[in-house]
Amino acid sequence: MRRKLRETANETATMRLRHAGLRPTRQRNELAKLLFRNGHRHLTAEMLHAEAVSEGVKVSLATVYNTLHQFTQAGLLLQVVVDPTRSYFDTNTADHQHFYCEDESSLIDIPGPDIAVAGLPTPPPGTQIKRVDVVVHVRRH
Amino acid sequence: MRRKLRETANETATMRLRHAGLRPTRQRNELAKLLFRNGHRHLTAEMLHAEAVSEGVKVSLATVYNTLHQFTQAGLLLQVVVDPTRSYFDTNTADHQHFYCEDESSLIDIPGPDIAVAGLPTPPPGTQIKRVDVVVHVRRH
DNA sequence: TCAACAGTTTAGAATTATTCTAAATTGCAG
DNA sequence: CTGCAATTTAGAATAATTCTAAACTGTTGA
Ligand SMILES: [Mn+2]
Ligand SMILES: [Mn+2]
Ligand SMILES: [Zn+2]
Ligand SMILES: [Zn+2]
Repeated sequence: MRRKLRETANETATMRLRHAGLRPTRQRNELAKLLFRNGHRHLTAEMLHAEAVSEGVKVSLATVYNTLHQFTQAGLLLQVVVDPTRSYFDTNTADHQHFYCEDESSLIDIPGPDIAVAGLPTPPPGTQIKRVDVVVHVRRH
Repeated sequence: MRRKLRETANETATMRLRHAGLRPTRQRNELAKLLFRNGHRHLTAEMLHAEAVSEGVKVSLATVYNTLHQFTQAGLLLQVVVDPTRSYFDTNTADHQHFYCEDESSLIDIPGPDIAVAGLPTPPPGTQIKRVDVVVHVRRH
């Protein structure tokens, strides 16, 4: 009950990884700590890599890409497609939607229950609905 | 009243371009004819370029990219972002949404009035809503 | 009719995000 | 500890897209 916060964060990250079936390596632990230490975030591989480097975490960009995809497959992250030039990853895996401001390339969450899509037609034959994504594009005025 | 269909198509394309404020060049005319000759389509620059080449239309890939963006700015096309690896252009500029089947990279229109998004929260301060995109991801089962 | 020039096209180089390769390193089961 | 599969990584490769700068063309006004 007197362990340092750092150790606790480490154990939390390790547990999260084990629970997701991922081997808790040094790099995955560090990246998980950066990703999940505070509220929800939307970030690109480059952004996370820059953050890691600036905080003294040694990890290659290739590993950041690998890790983001592994976390996504494991359900720890969600990939968001709104900008044709880059891929965002979202630490909020709950059902929710987004405002996207192209001017500043920023994503803002819209809580899932707030928004409702009605009148969905039957999906094409032989397919079933997997997810409904709503992106509300906004512009600075 | 006895002109060939080809001539009529040419005039239609030319008029469409003039009306959009674009100089009707040979390449723009040919691409407009390919794009708008039949029902609505969703296609990438590479796809349109391949189609042009296969039908004997001489145009460079760079021009296809330029033209697709110019047509989009002019309101003749809509850009659709669903796949992080490529950009689709949509000849349907009416208000509508999409089914996206990742397995086969195919987009299918959902007529605008069919679908309704309710409960949109107030957009972030200083911004106004520009467009609401709904993508229904489906999977082969 | 046509010269002039802005707008357009284009080949090829460049850029950018992302993925791949193959060799070195590391976590962990035994 | 050891052995080995899983992981990491530097750097090369790939793929979509954009840029550059030189050649070409549509339009216009004399
Ligand atoms: Mn892209
Ligand atoms: Mn890309
Ligand atoms: Zn989000
Ligand atoms: Zn469409």
